[in-house]
Amino acid sequence: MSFHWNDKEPIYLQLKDKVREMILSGDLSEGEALPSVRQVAMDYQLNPLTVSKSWQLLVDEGLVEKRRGLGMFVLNGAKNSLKDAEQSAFLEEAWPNILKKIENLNLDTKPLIQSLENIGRNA
Amino acid sequence: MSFHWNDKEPIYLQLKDKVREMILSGDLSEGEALPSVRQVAMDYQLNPLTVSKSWQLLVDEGLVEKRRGLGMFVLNGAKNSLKDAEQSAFLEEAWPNILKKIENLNLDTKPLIQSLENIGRNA
Amino acid sequence: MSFHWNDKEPIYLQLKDKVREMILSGDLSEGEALPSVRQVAMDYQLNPLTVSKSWQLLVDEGLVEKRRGLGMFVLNGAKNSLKDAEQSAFLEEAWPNILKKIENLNLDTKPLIQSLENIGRNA
Amino acid sequence: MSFHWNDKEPIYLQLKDKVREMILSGDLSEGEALPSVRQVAMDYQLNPLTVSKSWQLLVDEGLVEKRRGLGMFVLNGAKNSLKDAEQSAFLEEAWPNILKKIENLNLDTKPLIQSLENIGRNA
DNA sequence: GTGGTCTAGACCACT
DNA sequence: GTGGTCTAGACCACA
Repeated sequence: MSFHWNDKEPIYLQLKDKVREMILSGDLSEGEALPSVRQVAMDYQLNPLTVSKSWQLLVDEGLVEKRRGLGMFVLNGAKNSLKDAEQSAFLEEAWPNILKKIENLNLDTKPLIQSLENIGRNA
Repeated sequence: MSFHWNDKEPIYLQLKDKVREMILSGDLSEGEALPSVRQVAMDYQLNPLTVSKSWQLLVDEGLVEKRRGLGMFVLNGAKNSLKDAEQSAFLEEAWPNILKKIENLNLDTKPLIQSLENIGRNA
Repeated sequence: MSFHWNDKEPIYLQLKDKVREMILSGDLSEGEALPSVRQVAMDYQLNPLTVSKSWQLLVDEGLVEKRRGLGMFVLNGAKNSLKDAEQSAFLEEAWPNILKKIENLNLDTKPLIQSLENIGRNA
Repeated sequence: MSFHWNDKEPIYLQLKDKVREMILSGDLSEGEALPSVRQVAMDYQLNPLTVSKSWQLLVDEGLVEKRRGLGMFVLNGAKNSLKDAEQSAFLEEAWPNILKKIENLNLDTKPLIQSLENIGRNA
Protein backbone atom coordinates (compact mmCIF):
# COMPACT_ATOMS: atom_id res chain seq x y z
CA MET A 1 0.00 0.00 0.00
CA SER A 2 1.65 3.21 -1.06
CA PHE A 3 0.34 6.65 -1.79
CA HIS A 4 -1.30 8.23 -4.75
CA TRP A 5 -2.58 11.32 -3.08
CA ASN A 6 -3.90 14.30 -4.92
CA ASP A 7 -1.59 17.13 -4.02
CA LYS A 8 -4.20 19.87 -4.09
CA GLU A 9 -6.51 18.48 -1.45
CA PRO A 10 -5.40 17.72 2.10
CA ILE A 11 -4.73 14.06 2.68
CA TYR A 12 -7.10 13.89 5.60
CA LEU A 13 -9.97 15.00 3.37
CA GLN A 14 -9.10 12.54 0.65
CA LEU A 15 -8.91 9.79 3.22
CA LYS A 16 -12.28 10.76 4.64
CA ASP A 17 -13.86 10.73 1.18
CA LYS A 18 -12.35 7.35 0.52
CA VAL A 19 -14.08 5.94 3.57
CA ARG A 20 -17.34 7.61 2.56
CA GLU A 21 -17.11 5.83 -0.77
CA MET A 22 -16.36 2.55 0.94
CA ILE A 23 -19.45 2.93 3.08
CA LEU A 24 -21.51 3.88 0.06
CA SER A 25 -20.26 0.91 -1.96
CA GLY A 26 -20.66 -1.52 0.90
CA ASP A 27 -16.94 -2.25 1.25
CA LEU A 28 -17.45 -1.10 4.81
CA SER A 29 -20.64 -2.54 6.26
CA GLU A 30 -22.68 -0.85 8.94
CA GLY A 31 -21.57 -1.95 12.37
CA GLU A 32 -18.15 -2.84 11.08
CA ALA A 33 -15.03 -1.36 12.63
CA LEU A 34 -12.89 1.07 10.74
CA PRO A 35 -9.25 0.07 10.56
CA SER A 36 -7.40 1.60 13.48
CA VAL A 37 -5.68 4.93 13.18
CA ARG A 38 -2.34 3.31 13.73
CA GLN A 39 -2.99 0.62 11.15
CA VAL A 40 -3.91 3.07 8.44
CA ALA A 41 -0.99 5.28 9.38
CA MET A 42 1.33 2.31 8.89
CA ASP A 43 -0.26 1.10 5.68
CA TYR A 44 -0.27 4.45 3.97
CA GLN A 45 2.87 5.84 5.52
CA LEU A 46 1.04 8.64 7.24
CA ASN A 47 1.23 10.34 10.56
CA PRO A 48 -1.42 9.00 12.95
CA LEU A 49 -2.62 12.53 13.57
CA THR A 50 -3.48 12.93 9.91
CA VAL A 51 -5.54 9.76 9.92
CA SER A 52 -7.14 10.73 13.20
CA LYS A 53 -8.36 13.98 11.66
CA SER A 54 -10.18 12.01 8.98
CA TRP A 55 -11.78 9.64 11.43
CA GLN A 56 -12.93 12.58 13.56
CA LEU A 57 -14.57 14.21 10.55
CA LEU A 58 -16.50 11.03 9.90
CA VAL A 59 -17.77 11.18 13.46
CA ASP A 60 -18.75 14.82 12.98
CA GLU A 61 -20.64 13.87 9.84
CA GLY A 62 -22.60 11.32 11.82
CA LEU A 63 -21.41 8.32 9.82
CA VAL A 64 -19.21 6.72 12.40
CA GLU A 65 -19.19 6.41 16.17
CA LYS A 66 -16.39 6.05 18.62
CA ARG A 67 -16.56 3.27 21.16
CA ARG A 68 -14.16 4.10 23.92
CA GLY A 69 -11.09 1.96 23.93
CA LEU A 70 -12.39 -0.15 21.07
CA GLY A 71 -12.21 2.00 17.98
CA MET A 72 -14.47 3.56 15.39
CA PHE A 73 -17.55 1.82 14.02
CA VAL A 74 -19.80 2.52 11.06
CA LEU A 75 -23.20 3.58 12.34
CA ASN A 76 -26.44 1.89 11.41
CA GLY A 77 -28.11 3.92 8.73
CA ALA A 78 -24.85 5.49 7.64
CA LYS A 79 -25.14 4.15 4.12
CA ASN A 80 -28.61 5.47 3.53
CA SER A 81 -28.04 8.84 5.11
CA LEU A 82 -24.94 9.17 2.98
CA LYS A 83 -26.83 8.25 -0.15
CA ASP A 84 -29.65 10.65 0.61
CA ALA A 85 -27.26 13.46 1.41
CA GLU A 86 -25.31 12.99 -1.81
CA GLN A 87 -28.41 12.73 -3.93
CA SER A 88 -29.99 15.89 -2.62
CA ALA A 89 -26.67 17.71 -2.74
CA PHE A 90 -26.41 16.86 -6.42
CA LEU A 91 -29.98 17.72 -7.32
CA GLU A 92 -30.18 20.92 -5.32
CA GLU A 93 -26.70 22.34 -5.71
CA ALA A 94 -24.69 20.80 -8.49
CA TRP A 95 -27.34 20.21 -11.14
CA PRO A 96 -28.79 23.74 -11.22
CA ASN A 97 -25.28 25.08 -11.69
CA ILE A 98 -24.67 22.60 -14.45
CA LEU A 99 -27.84 23.71 -16.21
CA LYS A 100 -26.83 27.32 -15.89
CA LYS A 101 -23.42 26.56 -17.32
CA ILE A 102 -24.88 24.67 -20.26
CA GLU A 103 -27.19 27.55 -20.96
CA ASN A 104 -24.46 30.15 -20.68
CA LEU A 105 -22.19 28.23 -23.03
CA ASN A 106 -25.03 27.72 -25.49
CA LEU A 107 -24.20 24.05 -25.71
CA ASP A 108 -26.17 21.69 -27.91
CA THR A 109 -28.31 19.72 -25.48
CA LYS A 110 -29.01 16.80 -27.81
CA PRO A 111 -25.79 14.84 -27.24
CA LEU A 112 -26.05 15.51 -23.53
CA ILE A 113 -29.59 14.16 -23.43
CA GLN A 114 -28.44 11.24 -25.50
CA SER A 115 -25.75 10.29 -23.00
CA LEU A 116 -28.24 10.53 -20.15
CA GLU A 117 -30.63 8.24 -21.96
CA ASN A 118 -27.87 5.70 -22.34
CA ILE A 119 -27.47 5.61 -18.60
CA GLY A 120 -31.19 5.21 -18.17
CA ARG A 121 -31.28 2.14 -20.38
CA ASN A 122 -28.53 0.42 -18.47
CA ALA A 123 -30.18 0.94 -15.15
CA MET B 1 -18.38 47.71 0.05
CA SER B 2 -16.65 44.48 0.88
CA PHE B 3 -17.67 41.29 -0.87
CA HIS B 4 -18.51 37.68 -0.18
CA TRP B 5 -15.42 35.74 -1.03
CA ASN B 6 -15.52 32.03 -0.95
CA ASP B 7 -13.31 30.84 1.82
CA LYS B 8 -12.11 27.72 0.07
CA GLU B 9 -10.70 29.23 -3.09
CA PRO B 10 -8.01 31.92 -3.23
CA ILE B 11 -9.44 35.36 -3.79
CA TYR B 12 -7.21 36.01 -6.81
CA LEU B 13 -8.73 32.99 -8.55
CA GLN B 14 -12.26 34.01 -7.68
CA LEU B 15 -11.56 37.48 -9.00
CA LYS B 16 -10.08 36.11 -12.21
CA ASP B 17 -13.11 33.88 -12.76
CA LYS B 18 -15.39 36.83 -12.20
CA VAL B 19 -13.68 38.73 -14.99
CA ARG B 20 -13.85 35.69 -17.26
CA GLU B 21 -17.59 35.57 -16.68
CA MET B 22 -17.90 39.26 -17.40
CA ILE B 23 -16.10 38.80 -20.70
CA LEU B 24 -18.24 35.79 -21.55
CA SER B 25 -21.47 37.57 -20.74
CA GLY B 26 -20.44 40.74 -22.55
CA ASP B 27 -20.30 42.91 -19.44
CA LEU B 28 -16.72 43.53 -20.50
CA SER B 29 -16.48 44.07 -24.24
CA GLU B 30 -13.44 43.27 -26.30
CA GLY B 31 -11.14 46.25 -26.49
CA GLU B 32 -12.50 47.64 -23.28
CA ALA B 33 -10.20 48.48 -20.39
CA LEU B 34 -10.24 46.52 -17.17
CA PRO B 35 -10.67 48.65 -14.09
CA SER B 36 -7.32 49.56 -12.59
CA VAL B 37 -5.73 47.44 -9.93
CA ARG B 38 -5.97 50.33 -7.51
CA GLN B 39 -9.63 50.89 -8.24
CA VAL B 40 -10.57 47.27 -7.72
CA ALA B 41 -8.46 47.05 -4.60
CA MET B 42 -10.31 50.03 -3.18
CA ASP B 43 -13.77 48.86 -4.22
CA TYR B 44 -13.42 45.37 -2.85
CA GLN B 45 -11.14 46.07 0.09
CA LEU B 46 -8.38 43.93 -1.32
CA ASN B 47 -4.64 44.03 -1.26
CA PRO B 48 -3.49 45.45 -4.64
CA LEU B 49 -1.08 42.55 -4.97
CA THR B 50 -4.05 40.19 -4.92
CA VAL B 51 -5.78 42.05 -7.73
CA SER B 52 -2.56 42.27 -9.65
CA LYS B 53 -2.15 38.51 -9.47
CA SER B 54 -5.59 38.03 -11.02
CA TRP B 55 -4.89 40.48 -13.83
CA GLN B 56 -1.59 38.73 -14.55
CA LEU B 57 -3.37 35.38 -14.80
CA LEU B 58 -5.74 36.85 -17.35
CA VAL B 59 -2.73 37.96 -19.37
CA ASP B 60 -1.23 34.49 -19.08
CA GLU B 61 -4.48 33.00 -20.33
CA GLY B 62 -4.34 35.24 -23.39
CA LEU B 63 -7.58 37.06 -22.64
CA VAL B 64 -6.16 40.43 -21.72
CA GLU B 65 -3.14 42.49 -22.71
CA LYS B 66 -1.14 45.06 -20.86
CA ARG B 67 -0.60 48.36 -22.66
CA ARG B 68 2.24 50.12 -20.91
CA GLY B 69 1.08 53.23 -19.16
CA LEU B 70 -2.53 52.72 -20.17
CA GLY B 71 -3.70 49.63 -18.32
CA MET B 72 -5.15 46.22 -19.16
CA PHE B 73 -7.43 45.67 -22.15
CA VAL B 74 -9.63 42.79 -23.20
CA LEU B 75 -8.15 41.28 -26.37
CA ASN B 76 -10.04 40.89 -29.62
CA GLY B 77 -11.26 37.34 -29.85
CA ALA B 78 -11.13 36.89 -26.11
CA LYS B 79 -14.80 36.12 -25.85
CA ASN B 80 -14.76 33.43 -28.50
CA SER B 81 -11.58 31.77 -27.35
CA LEU B 82 -13.01 31.77 -23.85
CA LYS B 83 -16.22 30.23 -25.06
CA ASP B 84 -14.41 27.54 -27.00
CA ALA B 85 -12.15 26.73 -24.10
CA GLU B 86 -15.02 26.49 -21.65
CA GLN B 87 -17.14 24.43 -23.98
CA SER B 88 -14.49 21.81 -24.57
CA ALA B 89 -13.52 21.84 -20.90
CA PHE B 90 -17.11 21.14 -20.00
CA LEU B 91 -17.64 18.40 -22.55
CA GLU B 92 -14.34 16.64 -22.01
CA GLU B 93 -13.86 16.97 -18.27
CA ALA B 94 -16.92 18.05 -16.37
CA TRP B 95 -19.66 16.17 -18.21
CA PRO B 96 -18.12 12.70 -18.03
CA ASN B 97 -17.70 13.16 -14.30
CA ILE B 98 -21.27 14.31 -14.02
CA LEU B 99 -22.46 11.21 -15.85
CA LYS B 100 -20.38 9.02 -13.59
CA LYS B 101 -21.83 10.70 -10.53
CA ILE B 102 -25.40 10.32 -11.75
CA GLU B 103 -24.77 6.65 -12.37
CA ASN B 104 -23.15 6.10 -8.99
CA LEU B 105 -26.00 7.77 -7.17
CA ASN B 106 -28.54 5.79 -9.16
CA LEU B 107 -30.46 8.94 -9.91
CA ASP B 108 -33.58 8.95 -12.03
CA THR B 109 -32.50 10.41 -15.37
CA LYS B 110 -35.94 11.42 -16.51
CA PRO B 111 -36.25 14.72 -14.64
CA LEU B 112 -32.67 15.57 -15.59
CA ILE B 113 -33.41 14.96 -19.27
CA GLN B 114 -36.58 16.98 -18.87
CA SER B 115 -34.71 19.99 -17.55
CA LEU B 116 -32.22 19.74 -20.41
CA GLU B 117 -35.03 19.64 -22.93
CA ASN B 118 -36.46 22.79 -21.42
CA ILE B 119 -33.21 24.57 -22.07
CA GLY B 120 -33.14 23.26 -25.63
CA ARG B 121 -36.53 24.76 -26.38
CA ASN B 122 -35.64 28.14 -25.04
CA ALA B 123 -32.42 28.37 -27.04
CA MET C 1 -28.30 -6.05 24.88
CA SER C 2 -25.64 -3.41 24.47
CA PHE C 3 -26.23 0.01 25.98
CA HIS C 4 -25.98 3.68 25.21
CA TRP C 5 -22.84 4.88 26.85
CA ASN C 6 -22.02 8.50 26.88
CA ASP C 7 -18.98 9.04 24.75
CA LYS C 8 -17.52 11.82 26.82
CA GLU C 9 -17.35 10.12 30.18
CA PRO C 10 -15.51 6.88 30.91
CA ILE C 11 -17.79 3.91 31.02
CA TYR C 12 -16.61 2.84 34.46
CA LEU C 13 -17.73 6.19 35.86
CA GLN C 14 -21.08 6.02 34.14
CA LEU C 15 -21.58 2.53 35.49
CA LYS C 16 -20.63 3.63 38.99
CA ASP C 17 -23.08 6.54 38.86
CA LYS C 18 -25.78 4.20 37.69
CA VAL C 19 -25.32 2.04 40.77
CA ARG C 20 -25.29 5.11 43.00
CA GLU C 21 -28.63 6.10 41.56
CA MET C 22 -29.99 2.63 42.08
CA ILE C 23 -28.97 2.75 45.73
CA LEU C 24 -30.46 6.20 46.11
CA SER C 25 -33.74 5.21 44.50
CA GLY C 26 -33.96 1.96 46.41
CA ASP C 27 -33.61 -0.27 43.38
CA LEU C 28 -30.65 -1.69 45.24
CA SER C 29 -31.46 -2.16 48.91
CA GLU C 30 -28.92 -2.05 51.68
CA GLY C 31 -27.50 -5.48 52.32
CA GLU C 32 -28.36 -6.61 48.82
CA ALA C 33 -25.68 -8.06 46.56
CA LEU C 34 -24.46 -6.28 43.50
CA PRO C 35 -24.64 -8.36 40.34
CA SER C 36 -21.33 -10.07 39.68
CA VAL C 37 -18.69 -8.49 37.52
CA ARG C 38 -19.04 -11.34 35.04
CA GLN C 39 -22.77 -10.97 34.86
CA VAL C 40 -22.68 -7.24 34.21
CA ALA C 41 -19.87 -7.65 31.71
CA MET C 42 -21.99 -10.16 29.80
CA ASP C 43 -25.21 -8.17 30.00
CA TYR C 44 -23.73 -4.90 28.86
CA GLN C 45 -21.03 -6.22 26.54
CA LEU C 46 -18.26 -4.75 28.63
CA ASN C 47 -14.76 -5.74 29.48
CA PRO C 48 -14.82 -7.28 32.99
CA LEU C 49 -11.95 -5.01 33.96
CA THR C 50 -14.17 -2.02 33.28
CA VAL C 51 -16.92 -3.34 35.53
CA SER C 52 -14.40 -4.25 38.18
CA LYS C 53 -13.08 -0.69 38.20
CA SER C 54 -16.57 0.61 38.90
CA TRP C 55 -17.18 -1.83 41.72
CA GLN C 56 -13.84 -0.87 43.24
CA LEU C 57 -14.76 2.81 43.16
CA LEU C 58 -17.96 2.03 45.02
CA VAL C 59 -15.89 0.31 47.68
CA ASP C 60 -13.58 3.32 47.86
CA GLU C 61 -16.57 5.56 48.32
CA GLY C 62 -17.72 3.47 51.27
CA LEU C 63 -21.02 2.44 49.70
CA VAL C 64 -20.27 -1.19 49.10
CA GLU C 65 -18.17 -3.88 50.71
CA LYS C 66 -16.45 -6.92 49.30
CA ARG C 67 -17.15 -10.21 51.11
CA ARG C 68 -14.49 -12.67 50.04
CA GLY C 69 -15.90 -15.46 47.98
CA LEU C 70 -19.42 -14.03 48.09
CA GLY C 71 -19.33 -10.82 46.12
CA MET C 72 -20.09 -7.17 46.66
CA PHE C 73 -22.82 -5.96 49.03
CA VAL C 74 -24.46 -2.62 49.62
CA LEU C 75 -23.47 -1.39 53.07
CA ASN C 76 -25.95 -0.45 55.75
CA GLY C 77 -26.31 3.29 55.79
CA ALA C 78 -25.19 3.58 52.19
CA LYS C 79 -28.40 5.21 51.09
CA ASN C 80 -28.34 7.90 53.74
CA SER C 81 -24.67 8.71 53.45
CA LEU C 82 -25.17 8.95 49.69
CA LYS C 83 -28.10 11.26 50.14
CA ASP C 84 -26.22 13.50 52.56
CA ALA C 85 -23.20 13.64 50.29
CA GLU C 86 -25.24 14.50 47.23
CA GLN C 87 -27.28 17.10 49.06
CA SER C 88 -24.29 19.00 50.34
CA ALA C 89 -22.51 18.62 47.01
CA PHE C 90 -25.49 20.17 45.29
CA LEU C 91 -25.93 23.02 47.72
CA GLU C 92 -22.27 23.90 48.02
CA GLU C 93 -20.98 23.32 44.50
CA ALA C 94 -23.66 22.98 41.89
CA TRP C 95 -26.21 25.53 43.07
CA PRO C 96 -23.87 28.52 43.35
CA ASN C 97 -22.68 27.85 39.81
CA ILE C 98 -26.26 27.61 38.64
CA LEU C 99 -27.05 30.96 40.23
CA LYS C 100 -24.01 32.52 38.57
CA LYS C 101 -25.06 31.13 35.21
CA ILE C 102 -28.61 32.41 35.55
CA GLU C 103 -27.25 35.83 36.42
CA ASN C 104 -24.78 35.84 33.51
CA LEU C 105 -27.44 34.86 31.02
CA ASN C 106 -29.81 37.47 32.38
CA LEU C 107 -32.57 34.91 32.57
CA ASP C 108 -36.01 35.76 33.87
CA THR C 109 -36.14 34.20 37.33
CA LYS C 110 -39.92 34.13 37.59
CA PRO C 111 -40.56 30.93 35.62
CA LEU C 112 -37.65 29.26 37.38
CA ILE C 113 -39.07 30.16 40.78
CA GLN C 114 -42.46 28.99 39.59
CA SER C 115 -41.12 25.55 38.69
CA LEU C 116 -39.42 25.29 42.06
CA GLU C 117 -42.64 26.15 43.84
CA ASN C 118 -44.40 23.41 41.96
CA ILE C 119 -41.95 20.90 43.33
CA GLY C 120 -42.42 22.28 46.83
CA ARG C 121 -46.17 21.71 46.74
CA ASN C 122 -45.84 18.16 45.58
CA ALA C 123 -43.34 17.24 48.27
CA MET D 1 0.50 35.65 30.71
CA SER D 2 0.97 32.20 32.04
CA PHE D 3 -1.29 29.22 32.32
CA HIS D 4 -3.96 28.19 34.73
CA TRP D 5 -5.48 25.44 32.68
CA ASN D 6 -7.92 22.94 34.05
CA ASP D 7 -6.23 19.61 33.69
CA LYS D 8 -9.36 17.59 33.01
CA GLU D 9 -10.51 19.42 29.93
CA PRO D 10 -8.38 19.76 26.78
CA ILE D 11 -6.71 23.14 26.52
CA TYR D 12 -8.16 23.80 23.09
CA LEU D 13 -11.68 23.49 24.50
CA GLN D 14 -10.94 25.73 27.44
CA LEU D 15 -9.45 28.28 25.09
CA LYS D 16 -12.50 28.12 22.86
CA ASP D 17 -14.82 28.65 25.80
CA LYS D 18 -12.75 31.58 26.92
CA VAL D 19 -13.26 33.27 23.57
CA ARG D 20 -16.97 32.49 23.71
CA GLU D 21 -17.14 34.26 27.04
CA MET D 22 -15.20 37.21 25.66
CA ILE D 23 -17.67 37.53 22.82
CA LEU D 24 -20.58 37.22 25.22
CA SER D 25 -19.18 39.83 27.57
CA GLY D 26 -18.25 42.18 24.77
CA ASP D 27 -14.51 41.98 25.38
CA LEU D 28 -14.37 40.88 21.75
CA SER D 29 -16.64 43.02 19.61
CA GLU D 30 -18.33 41.78 16.47
CA GLY D 31 -16.16 42.45 13.46
CA GLU D 32 -13.06 42.54 15.58
CA ALA D 33 -10.11 40.28 14.81
CA LEU D 34 -9.17 37.47 17.11
CA PRO D 35 -5.56 37.56 18.23
CA SER D 36 -3.48 35.54 15.81
CA VAL D 37 -2.76 31.90 16.41
CA ARG D 38 0.92 32.64 16.76
CA GLN D 39 0.32 35.48 19.18
CA VAL D 40 -1.83 33.40 21.50
CA ALA D 41 0.60 30.53 21.26
CA MET D 42 3.39 32.85 22.39
CA ASP D 43 1.37 34.51 25.15
CA TYR D 44 0.11 31.30 26.69
CA GLN D 45 3.13 29.15 25.94
CA LEU D 46 1.15 26.83 23.71
CA ASN D 47 1.74 25.03 20.47
CA PRO D 48 0.17 26.92 17.54
CA LEU D 49 -1.65 23.76 16.54
CA THR D 50 -3.46 23.70 19.85
CA VAL D 51 -4.62 27.27 19.43
CA SER D 52 -5.54 26.63 15.83
CA LYS D 53 -7.84 23.83 16.91
CA SER D 54 -9.75 26.25 19.13
CA TRP D 55 -10.05 28.86 16.42
CA GLN D 56 -11.32 26.24 13.99
CA LEU D 57 -14.00 25.15 16.43
CA LEU D 58 -15.20 28.73 16.69
CA VAL D 59 -15.54 28.78 12.92
CA ASP D 60 -17.46 25.51 13.03
CA GLU D 61 -19.79 26.99 15.62
CA GLY D 62 -20.52 29.90 13.31
CA LEU D 63 -19.17 32.55 15.65
CA VAL D 64 -16.04 33.48 13.74
CA GLU D 65 -15.02 33.67 10.12
CA LYS D 66 -11.68 33.24 8.45
CA ARG D 67 -10.53 35.92 6.03
CA ARG D 68 -7.79 34.46 3.92
CA GLY D 69 -4.40 35.81 4.79
CA LEU D 70 -5.83 38.23 7.31
CA GLY D 71 -6.96 36.18 10.24
CA MET D 72 -10.11 35.30 12.12
CA PHE D 73 -12.90 37.79 12.75
CA VAL D 74 -15.92 37.75 15.03
CA LEU D 75 -19.04 37.52 12.89
CA ASN D 76 -21.89 39.97 13.05
CA GLY D 77 -24.63 38.50 15.17
CA ALA D 78 -22.23 36.22 16.98
CA LYS D 79 -23.03 37.70 20.35
CA ASN D 80 -26.77 37.31 20.02
CA SER D 81 -26.67 33.85 18.54
CA LEU D 82 -24.37 32.85 21.36
CA LYS D 83 -26.68 34.31 23.95
CA ASP D 84 -29.73 32.65 22.47
CA ALA D 85 -27.98 29.31 22.23
CA GLU D 86 -26.81 29.41 25.82
CA GLN D 87 -30.17 30.51 27.14
CA SER D 88 -32.12 27.79 25.42
CA ALA D 89 -29.47 25.22 26.30
CA PHE D 90 -29.89 26.12 29.93
CA LEU D 91 -33.67 26.19 29.94
CA GLU D 92 -34.18 23.07 27.88
CA GLU D 93 -31.37 20.85 29.07
CA ALA D 94 -29.74 21.96 32.28
CA TRP D 95 -32.73 23.27 34.21
CA PRO D 96 -34.97 20.21 33.88
CA ASN D 97 -32.11 18.06 35.14
CA ILE D 98 -31.60 20.43 38.03
CA LEU D 99 -35.26 20.20 38.95
CA LYS D 100 -35.13 16.44 38.78
CA LYS D 101 -32.09 16.39 41.03
CA ILE D 102 -33.70 18.70 43.57
CA GLU D 103 -36.75 16.47 43.62
CA ASN D 104 -34.75 13.28 43.94
CA LEU D 105 -32.71 14.65 46.81
CA ASN D 106 -35.85 15.92 48.52
CA LEU D 107 -34.24 19.29 49.05
CA ASP D 108 -36.01 22.13 50.75
CA THR D 109 -36.96 24.50 47.94
CA LYS D 110 -37.46 27.56 50.12
CA PRO D 111 -33.83 28.66 50.39
CA LEU D 112 -33.33 27.96 46.69
CA ILE D 113 -36.29 30.14 45.78
CA GLN D 114 -34.98 32.76 48.15
CA SER D 115 -31.62 32.93 46.37
CA LEU D 116 -33.34 33.19 43.01
CA GLU D 117 -35.47 36.07 44.26
CA ASN D 118 -32.34 37.87 45.36
CA ILE D 119 -31.02 37.73 41.83
CA GLY D 120 -34.32 39.04 40.57
CA ARG D 121 -34.13 42.11 42.76
CA ASN D 122 -30.64 42.99 41.67
CA ALA D 123 -31.47 42.80 37.98
C1' DG E 1 1.92 39.08 8.33
C1' DT E 2 -2.16 35.23 8.32
C1' DG E 3 -3.87 30.20 8.91
C1' DG E 4 -3.30 25.11 7.05
C1' DT E 5 -1.01 20.81 6.68
C1' DC E 6 2.10 17.35 7.87
C1' DT E 7 5.75 14.80 10.44
C1' DA E 8 7.96 12.64 14.46
C1' DG E 9 7.52 11.47 18.76
C1' DA E 10 5.80 11.59 23.52
C1' DC E 11 2.33 10.74 27.07
C1' DC E 12 -2.32 9.83 28.64
C1' DA E 13 -6.93 7.50 29.66
C1' DC E 14 -9.78 3.89 28.51
C1' DT E 15 -11.16 -1.10 27.40
C1' DG F 1 -4.99 -2.86 21.92
C1' DT F 2 -7.97 1.82 21.03
C1' DG F 3 -8.22 7.07 20.21
C1' DG F 4 -6.93 11.95 22.27
C1' DT F 5 -3.85 15.58 23.36
C1' DC F 6 0.19 18.13 23.10
C1' DT F 7 4.91 19.62 21.62
C1' DA F 8 8.52 21.07 18.37
C1' DG F 9 9.49 22.22 14.14
C1' DA F 10 9.03 22.37 9.11
C1' DC F 11 6.91 23.93 4.79
C1' DC F 12 3.15 25.97 2.10
C1' DA F 13 -0.38 29.21 0.06
C1' DC F 14 -2.45 33.45 0.65
C1' DA F 15 -2.95 38.68 1.25
